[in-house]
Order: sequence, then structure tokens, then C-alpha cells
Amino acid sequence: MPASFTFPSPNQNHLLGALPPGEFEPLSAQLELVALPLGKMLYGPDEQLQHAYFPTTSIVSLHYIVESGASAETASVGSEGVVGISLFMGGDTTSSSAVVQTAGHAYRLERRLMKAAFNAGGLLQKILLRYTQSLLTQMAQTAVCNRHHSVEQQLCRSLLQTLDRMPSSELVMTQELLASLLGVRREGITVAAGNLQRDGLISYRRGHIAVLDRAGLEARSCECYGVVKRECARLLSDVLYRQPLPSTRH
Amino acid sequence: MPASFTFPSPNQNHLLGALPPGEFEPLSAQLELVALPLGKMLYGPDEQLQHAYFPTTSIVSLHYIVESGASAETASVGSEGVVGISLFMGGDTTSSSAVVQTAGHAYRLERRLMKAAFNAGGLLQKILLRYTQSLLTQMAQTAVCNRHHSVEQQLCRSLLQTLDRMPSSELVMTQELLASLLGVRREGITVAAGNLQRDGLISYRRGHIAVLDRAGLEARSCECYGVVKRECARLLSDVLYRQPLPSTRH
DNA sequence: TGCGGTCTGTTCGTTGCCGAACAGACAGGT
DNA sequence: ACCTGTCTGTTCGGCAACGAACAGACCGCA
Repeated sequence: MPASFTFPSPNQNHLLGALPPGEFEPLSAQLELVALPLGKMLYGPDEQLQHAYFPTTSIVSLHYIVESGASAETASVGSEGVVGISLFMGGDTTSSSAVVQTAGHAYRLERRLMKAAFNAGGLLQKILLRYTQSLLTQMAQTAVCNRHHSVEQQLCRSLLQTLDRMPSSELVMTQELLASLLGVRREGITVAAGNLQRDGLISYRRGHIAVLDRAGLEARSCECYGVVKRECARLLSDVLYRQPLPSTRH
Repeated sequence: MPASFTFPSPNQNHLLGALPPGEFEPLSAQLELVALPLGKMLYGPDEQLQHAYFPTTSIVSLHYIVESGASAETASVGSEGVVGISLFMGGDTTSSSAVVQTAGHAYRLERRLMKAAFNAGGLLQKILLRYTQSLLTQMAQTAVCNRHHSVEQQLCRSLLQTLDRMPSSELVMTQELLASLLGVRREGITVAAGNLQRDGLISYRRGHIAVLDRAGLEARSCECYGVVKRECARLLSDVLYRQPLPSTRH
């Protein structure tokens, strides 16, 4: 990716923002801006998706619940992506579920309109395929990370990935939530977060985490954070049109 | 999926075999049958892919090597799929590598011809997108499996997945290879495989594993085996044309 | 028939995470 | 100001997998 590459302003969706005006205009009338509260399930396992969601300020976690009741995140989606891949890839359902991890907003597009927009070809189709490829990378890396990296490393990664999608350095998430995302015990997060706080990297109180030393977090994170971020940027940098959306939008 | 659904004969590639004659004919001249020896690396991390591979009798493992040197499989591809997704999804490279896990044959298609065939639309495009969706499921499930399931459960899953792609119940793989696929120590496989042999589910000698009790393996495997298999069948059952390829092909 | 390399079995101690249970601390509502 | 529910901190034992090192077994080849 070119050194000059930067992500678009964080209060819009990058995929939609990458469309040229001529392609965005017909779509804009079909998009509906919705608020996504923390914990809302956009779809569950094997459930017919009704909409695709293009997050702007929200973050959605794709995760899977095993028979024993434990769960694990397989990927997360923010303003750089879209939730509901299976609508255009085919199948209409997935075995995983999608849950709002950080409250915020998203544009949503009705099922059939999403399919039609994809099938129309154009830049949108190319962008969506590229994004799907980056999602593959993210899932593959999550698999590797779950196998080989410690809870503390994964916590750093998760915090950084969330931070990248937030306007401020203040994250709103409890240790309980972090534990369920990583698929570990809450106590494990308490210990790891305690270490990070002791060393001055973060500070937190009851569900609010402030990142004090971003570089420090990166140093203690596993390689997975960088791998996913670079790959995502590389895949999308040359298809992103990067014209800001009209400032009227939220 | 309909109860009557069965996979096509295992000595051909299911995706290619699903094409109607009119779509397969122009493609067939561009396909090249190649032998894939055990251990051959089809591509490495960030390496420009030169071909897409449609396995017939071979099995290819997609895996990632972490900085510490450890590795883990993120997905595997047999005759039900294709290696080289990124050629049509975009990006042309991935951060993972592809290594032959079971020797055999595959049809390969040169990079630009693969892109052209995909961009021509038609059933092939739809099939490839569906397959990509099933690959997403497989990777997500691998992530979850790595987090929550024991070595023995994962060993059972891995054996079953390999078995499904083999004509016989005789697998050719050392414990060392299985360990590197699952991303665990070889000793862990020795113990787990020892237990399975003691209980009469498998029997093995120096790199050859015979499955004696398939149902027993399924019972001791984690849910992931079934989830991936069902989802793969569901996604592909309604696009597979299922006309056998001419018997001249290998 | 013997040699050599590969594959498998087994031994230590160690460690990171789990499972359960409980105590304290903070925030927000009424 | 209180009370209640939620969030965080800490304890214990237990276990699965790790890391390293080595012994034995088997196969193929010379």
C-alpha cells in the first residue's frame, strides 16, 4: 500500500464512501440509517438475513457459540466493512451470529436490494469481493491466534482493533464482554488487563477503558494485529475511491 | 440439503464437474492436469499466485506460519473446492501458504485465464462465490475449534475430513504431519492417536492410518466436523449441476 | 544382512488457562 | 442517601498441553 494511504473519516462507511457519485446516488435512496445498541443481535445461526449492514460508528462482532455454551469471535466488522456477506456470496444464512460489540450507527440495505446492487457489477461488486477476501484473512488469522498466542497478546490485539474503529481512545467495554469475544474466562481478562494497567498502557474503570500507550500495546500484542491491518489496507487501498460522502449524512 | 444429495465421484473436481457442458467445454482446453507430491508448496505468503488449482485426488492445506515458527492450518481443500481464491476475489496474494497434505492430482488454470473465466459470469462465478462462502465457514469453525476443543477431538475431526476426500479408508500421514496441521506438539498426537487405537477406532503403522470405526470417530470428534460438512453441502448442493465429467479424465 | 534415517513411544517438570466460589467496589436509579 | 445490580479482584485446586530429551521400533536401501 502507498505510504500516503489513510482511512477515510471514521464517521462514515468506507466501502460506501469509496463509490463514485454516479454509483452511490441510486443506492443512497435505498440505504436506511439505523442505531445499533450494544448487544443487539443482527442475525443468529442459520437465520435468514433480512439486511446487510454497513457500519459507520458501530462495531459488529461475528461469533460462534459452541454446544457447550462457550463462544468465540471469528471476525469483527467496523466502518471498513459490511455485515451480511452471505447475501451476495450465496446461501443467505451462516452458522455464526452477528452481535453489536460497540454501539453506534450503520446503514442498512434490504436483502433483495443488496443482491441486486451486487449483481449490477460495477465498482461496488469489486469492493465487496475485496472486502470478503480481507475477511478471510481476518478469520484465518483468528484461527492461528487462538492456537498460538496468549490471552494478554490477544487482549492487546482486540483493544487495538477496536481502537482503530473508534474516534477517541476511550473504549466502552466490560471485561466480561472482552472475555466472551476472546472466548476465555473473565478472570483471565482481569489478570491481563491488570498487568497492562500496572504497566501504564491502559487505565480502566467499570466498563470504560482508556488507552494511554498505543505503541506499548502494539509491542505487547501478537503479530496478528499488524498482519490483518496491513492486509486489509492492501486489499482495499486500490479500489477505494475516497471521495467523502455528502456532509449531510450522519 | 435434500436427503438424496451425494457428492460426485471423488476422482474429479466437484466444482468443475458441476458446470454444464456448454460452459465446461471452452474451459477444458485451458485446464492442465498436474501431479501434486506430498509437501509441495503451491504458494507461500505474499507470493503472487500463478495458477488456481482444482484438486481431484489431492488435498491441499492452507496454513499460516507464525513468527515463532509454529504453524496452524486454517482450512483444507480437496476435490470439493479450489485453491487460489484470491485470484478472483482480488489481491492476487494472501498472507497464508498452500501446501499439499495428501499427494494426488489437480487441474490447474493459469492466473489470467482464471480471472477471465470468473469475470465471464455464468454458473462458474456463482459456484466459486458459493465455495468461497463455504471456505469462510471452514475458517471460522477452525478458529472456534482451536479455542475450545481438545487435541483428541481435533484429531478426530481432521481424520474425518481427510477421510471424506479419500477413496479408501487408508490415510497416508505421519503423526508429525498431523501435529503441524493442528498446530500442536507431535507428542500430543502420539497420545491421542494411541487412545484411538487402543479403543479400536483406528490402527496405524509408520505413516499409514487405517480408519476402523468411522462412526466412533464422529462420536469423539467435536461438533465442528458436522457443522462444516453440512454447511458445505448446503451451500453447494443447489448450484451443483452434477453431470459426470467425460470418463476420459483422470 | 546390516545400516541409517525416520517415525513412534515415554519420561520429566513446567505453565497457562480453566472451574468454581466469594468478597469488595463502584454507578445509577428512586 | 441508600440500595441493588453490575463489574472487578482474588482465592483455591486441577488439568491439558507445552518444552526438552531420549529410547526403541520399523522400513527401505545398500
